[in-house]
Amino acid sequence: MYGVWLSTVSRTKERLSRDAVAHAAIALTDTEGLEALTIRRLATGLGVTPMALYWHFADKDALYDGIAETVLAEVRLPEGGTDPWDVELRQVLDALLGALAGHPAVAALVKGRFLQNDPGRDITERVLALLRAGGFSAEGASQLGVYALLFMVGLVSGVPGQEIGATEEEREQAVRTQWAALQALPPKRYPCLLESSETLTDCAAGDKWLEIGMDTLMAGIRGRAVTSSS
Amino acid sequence: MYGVWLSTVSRTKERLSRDAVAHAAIALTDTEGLEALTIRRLATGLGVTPMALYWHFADKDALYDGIAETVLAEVRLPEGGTDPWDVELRQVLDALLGALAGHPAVAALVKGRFLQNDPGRDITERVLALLRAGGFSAEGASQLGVYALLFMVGLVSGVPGQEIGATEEEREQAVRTQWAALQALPPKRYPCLLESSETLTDCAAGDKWLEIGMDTLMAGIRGRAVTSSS
DNA sequence: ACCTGAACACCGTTCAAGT
DNA sequence: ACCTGAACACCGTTCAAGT
Repeated sequence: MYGVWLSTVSRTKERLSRDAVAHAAIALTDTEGLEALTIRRLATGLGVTPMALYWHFADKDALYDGIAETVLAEVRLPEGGTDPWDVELRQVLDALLGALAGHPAVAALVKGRFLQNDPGRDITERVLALLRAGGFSAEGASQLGVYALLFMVGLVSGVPGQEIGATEEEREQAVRTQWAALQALPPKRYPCLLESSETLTDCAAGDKWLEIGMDTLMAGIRGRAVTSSS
Repeated sequence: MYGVWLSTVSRTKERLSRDAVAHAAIALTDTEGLEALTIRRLATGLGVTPMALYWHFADKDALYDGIAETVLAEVRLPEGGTDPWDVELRQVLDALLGALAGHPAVAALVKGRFLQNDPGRDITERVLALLRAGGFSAEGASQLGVYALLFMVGLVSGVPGQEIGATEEEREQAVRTQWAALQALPPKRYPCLLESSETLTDCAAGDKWLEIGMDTLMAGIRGRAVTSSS
């Protein structure tokens, strides 16, 4: 009996690993926001001393690196090679957007780290290759590619009612407060803000925001492409 | 003599004001980065006790609000009323981009605060009105408008070689390191990354990045507009 | 009205030490 | 190899007090 309990306990918290820490950090950030991601809170949640984490990550920035890599590793890149470049590019960006949308609060960490880890480099390479196939120069492709990746991050982390609250309740309350504040504005000065107050404070259909943003980006990219048919 | 020195000192640090604190905070962030913006360091720089700042700002988030408002207040909106909607929209976004580009590290703070202060609301209202004039629905205009504002922030804060370093030396060193890391990648797997390694790590022509990003955004917006001529 | 001083809870991180 | 314990410097913030 005693032995059973012991082994149960020891199985519960077997051992720490880089990956386990990164996943726990993502879970913590998902539920409580980025400012709740603290070495000490993370360690407590893992049933371990704060200093234990320093064995797996040199410092907090290295933990951020690990988080970004873990999230980007979730992106399932499509096979490719059959569809036209712009269709395939959209598939790639959709895959990225899907992974980021699962962890909105983490997206900010991904921002500057696309070239810092293998999954990020794979995604970037793929985007660049597709833009090159679309007729862009090396420089043009890398600029447009970086814009596209940045825009994906901005979409999930910047959409109205996203960045605000920890819990769902807090978020909804913040949205209501924000909406009420807009309603109280002088209508002569802010006719458009008032007219769009719902859309601006919350996105009832969150997916729609992402989709329309994606459409706009793709329209911009296609608009800049040197198409042989024009 | 003694009196002169005293009066000089007392004139140097006359009194604190909300505005003075906000401007000092922006200056500190500009020169040393956002993570250097600390209540205590800010107070020390102002020759004052940390707690003195709490008279002018309820907490650090209120200071962030003040910073965002101050930066957005720098935006000089064009007169308007003469040019077509898309030309004028570009002027407005250019003015915003210009103000943000002056304080890249601060841009992140502006992100979720466009509706939290008067200058931000004025800019947003203007953008929405122009999109409405371009034929977009209330919902479509607010979505596109938010994307546009988000994209401006993303541009100045996400451009390669921007987010890295405090001092200029550190930044250049980080760019070199990053470039070397790309060079060391396997060329078979990452042909496009290698080909574009300079563009991806630094932007020799920083303004060009911003300009091309703006062009792409405008192309996307025009592409989604319901033009009567098509 | 505006600022100080002391105190509290929390943070990231180092370093020596345990197993 | 992996983790603990004690310690350090720094952080945001409260509260009572000064002028």
